[in-house]
Amino acid sequence: MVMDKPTPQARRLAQTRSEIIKNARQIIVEQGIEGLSVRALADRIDYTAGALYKYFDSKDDLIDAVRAEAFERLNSFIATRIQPTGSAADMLLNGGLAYIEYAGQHPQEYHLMFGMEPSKATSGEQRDIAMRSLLQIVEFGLMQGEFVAQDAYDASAISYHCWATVHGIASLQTTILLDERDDLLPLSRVMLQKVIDGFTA
Amino acid sequence: MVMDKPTPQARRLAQTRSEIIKNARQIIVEQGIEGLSVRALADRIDYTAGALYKYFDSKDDLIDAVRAEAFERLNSFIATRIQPTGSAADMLLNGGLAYIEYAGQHPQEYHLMFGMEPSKATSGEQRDIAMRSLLQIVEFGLMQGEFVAQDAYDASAISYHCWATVHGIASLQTTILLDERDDLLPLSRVMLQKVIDGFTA
DNA sequence: ATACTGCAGTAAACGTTGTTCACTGAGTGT
DNA sequence: ACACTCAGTGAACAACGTTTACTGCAGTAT
Repeated sequence: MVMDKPTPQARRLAQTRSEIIKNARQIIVEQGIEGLSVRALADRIDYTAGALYKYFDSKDDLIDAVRAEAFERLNSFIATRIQPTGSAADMLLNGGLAYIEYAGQHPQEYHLMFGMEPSKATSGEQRDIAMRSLLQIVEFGLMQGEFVAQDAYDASAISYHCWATVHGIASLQTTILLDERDDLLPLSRVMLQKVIDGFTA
Repeated sequence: MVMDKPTPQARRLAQTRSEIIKNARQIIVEQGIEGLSVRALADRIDYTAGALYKYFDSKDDLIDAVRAEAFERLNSFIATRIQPTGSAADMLLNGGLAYIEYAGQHPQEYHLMFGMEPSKATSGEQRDIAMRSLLQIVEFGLMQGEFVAQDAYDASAISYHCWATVHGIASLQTTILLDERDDLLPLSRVMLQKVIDGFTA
């Protein structure tokens, strides 16, 4: 990975690019993905619609950039809630709850990340990062005997189970469900804890 | 619920309406939701675009009708896989697996049902039906002592847990995940069984 | 200083989209 | 024979994503 120092013009380009992404995200947060049109976005930052095509190949390309940034935010938010000093079970529990909490507070971005199939692979990269770090925690827990695996229920299966549970809760939560139980986090904690207990020694 | 006999013209209207819905679904299955345009749909059944607005208020309205039909299909498919003779645990397991299998075989329809927020409430009705029958099974299991509840982990919480798990698995499955484990159903069975064990006496 | 070059941004146009509306023409009841 | 209803048409509308020819300024070389 060569780190050639960026020329001033390259910096400007990156600067406007991220300015565009930032405003695209704000539109999505405020009005949902359907409120994002190339012209509306251009107007907001005093550009012409065509100008944005100097920075992105297509609208899908732009959206994928927003999605990738959203994944970064989600990942780093989860990272702040996991302290590596604790047990693997604690890390899974707190990480999962952070995921659920973030999804609840940013429904539009969550929908952007998981509600539609990504067109390009840029954002899938960030998703794989999250999956890998989850897998690492599980393998860590297995290695020091905190968790126990059996036959087909190995490390990747356990990770998959955690991922699916957390994702399912987060997804249902944004789709509105369960008669008016105002705060779902306590219940989510119980559910997650039960899943973790299922593979704890 | 009054059942007034439909006039011939009312039957014709209902007939074309369902013909439109059927072709809309086929387009979605073949090309995804983005391939569905009012004109393309009209062409396919030898109509003009404007004519469809005699049957649906808007494209969203049409899509919601397709979604409602998809929910019906999903619900009745699950119903065929649940025999009321078995234990509550069996019903949950088989029903959940049916859900996952259906989602895997009909990714576009699944995405239609759960990947985007429904605009109208027509389809939400069908979703509530599924939720209620799930709740009934859980309450049945609790009533005859097969399952056991505790503090905040009551019938609706247990249902929610099952729903979230199954939905999470189905959702991840369509988004492609987990290094090439070709058949996810066996693993799904293990995961679901573990969840059910978590509240079985 | 001058001329050249590259590039950020514009304006206008293209084809397609969802939607509306004045119209037509065939069928029905009187 | 007449009027009425109503499914379906076709043209138009605004908004959309995208492309293209053009403009004018920044930086560079002479």
